[in-house]
Amino acid sequence: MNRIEALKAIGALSQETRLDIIRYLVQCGEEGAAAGQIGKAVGASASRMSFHLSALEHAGLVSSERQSRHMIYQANFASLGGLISFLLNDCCGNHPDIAACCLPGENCC
Amino acid sequence: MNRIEALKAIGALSQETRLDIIRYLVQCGEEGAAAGQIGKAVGASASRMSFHLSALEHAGLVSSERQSRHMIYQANFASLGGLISFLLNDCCGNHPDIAACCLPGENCC
DNA sequence: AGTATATTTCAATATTTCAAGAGTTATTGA
DNA sequence: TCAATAACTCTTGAAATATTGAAATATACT
Repeated sequence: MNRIEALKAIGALSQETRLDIIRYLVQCGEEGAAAGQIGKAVGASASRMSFHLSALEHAGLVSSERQSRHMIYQANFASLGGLISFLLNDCCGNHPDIAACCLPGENCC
Repeated sequence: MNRIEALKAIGALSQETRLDIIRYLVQCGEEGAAAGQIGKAVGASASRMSFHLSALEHAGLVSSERQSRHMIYQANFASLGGLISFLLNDCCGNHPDIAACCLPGENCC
């Protein structure tokens, strides 16, 4: 992930509802969840969901797939990993104080 | 770092000039850099620098200190680490596909 | 004191983003 | 075909954010 893509992804995450959507979708794993189901989980109206899911999809953080009349959204784990990797490596230059947080089992910060 | 603090930090990073400022300040390391010097590095006017540096400081991502007539800004490595840790652990639930990016020496995404 | 440098503050404008509601399309089942 | 459901699009007005240039503040040097 490069600087431009990262900026898009960060911009998409910088909103409460959208951050909650991602947190929920990550919990849902590979199966994903329908737009309406996500809306209930995060407490947002249908039109807001459409707006925010579209923003997340545009930023590459979620993907969607129609299943009969439901739109199933899934977190894009590769993009999320790419974003974290960008922050850790490209942005933060693998600074030891920062990278220490991400060693397996660590949660230093 | 909790969800609210993370949201502030992500919001602060979700802007081109501010992301560039952080990238530059991380390179500068512990020494930090003066506002004017950062402004030259990222190509922004003095008043824009003041505005954006203030936003970053408010979000806890940089700290500042006066040295004679210069204001020296430093990246806050603990906060940056905390943000990455939040994204990795709290937000993304340490999902294996995501965490794999952060193993030492890995850059899978 | 007077001048130059570094940074911040302020006010005006432009742009972007958000939330809510009305209307639209697509799908299912009676 | 008709009604119900699920999701999307479009529009509106409000709120937040970014940019610019001018003025103000703080510090250093002579």
